[in-house]
Amino acid sequence: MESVFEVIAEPNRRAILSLLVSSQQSVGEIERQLRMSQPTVSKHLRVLRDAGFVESTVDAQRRLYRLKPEPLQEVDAWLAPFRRFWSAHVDALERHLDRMDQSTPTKKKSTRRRPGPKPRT
Amino acid sequence: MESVFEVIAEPNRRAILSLLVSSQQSVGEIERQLRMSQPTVSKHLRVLRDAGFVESTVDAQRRLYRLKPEPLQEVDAWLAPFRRFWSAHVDALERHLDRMDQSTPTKKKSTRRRPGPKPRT
DNA sequence: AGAGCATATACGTGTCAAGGTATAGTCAGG
DNA sequence: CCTGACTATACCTTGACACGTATATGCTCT
Repeated sequence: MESVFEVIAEPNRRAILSLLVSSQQSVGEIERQLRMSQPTVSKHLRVLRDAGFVESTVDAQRRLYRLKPEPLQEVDAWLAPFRRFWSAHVDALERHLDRMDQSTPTKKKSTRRRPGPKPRT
Repeated sequence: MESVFEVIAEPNRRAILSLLVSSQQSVGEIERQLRMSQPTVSKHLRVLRDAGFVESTVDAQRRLYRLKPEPLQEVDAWLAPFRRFWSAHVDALERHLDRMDQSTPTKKKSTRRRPGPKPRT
């Protein structure tokens, strides 16, 4: 299974993670809320556990699964360079629109309302 | 291919995206830098294009591929609830360490240096 | 027009992962 | 101890995808 990206590629696994973000859950609870078969849930949890997305504690016959942050933080870190990329794009768009505002002397019929140019970063 | 998560599950596709974050590239340039076969590059670019990760402009026989922000922003958005989760965890850890600092009167040999407790959010 | 470069696509193949069914292990309570 | 609830695992089948090889398409320049 290798990478965190392959792990979160599976929709059911993302659903499980989204469930666990609110609070820890037992296998049976996940099974019922997500309408998946028990073996399927267990197998996905196995993958998530091996990849460090979740950990489990024992409560009698149940196992309570809870979220662990590290792998998703890894995804977040991978995203960082792209965030810089797209915020640069938004800035470029804003500068463009600002120039259009200047060179379009009150000819608008639908009023475009935006904040002024951002301070230099 | 469906979801953005499946698209970025593939390591070569992530490599292509990382390449494109600096500037647009032709297929041949990608091929050489990533040491992939030309059909492989083209096929991955097809997937990326269909999913909206990239767009291409024609430059004579070449096609220049450039990044588009939306799909990665979608990933970023999916991550949001989990960010709240793990920042809560970090806060809890910090409060815990702060309490330990108080109740451990100068017994450390390796100096732990951290900023003070965060202001209320 | 023809040669050559750059890119896209078709087809066949191997691999792997996801789900179902069946079964095994484990714990609590009578 | 035996039963029933809860969870994990084994085995099998199926489908999807990634890659390689071969080929098609399109553009430039002479």
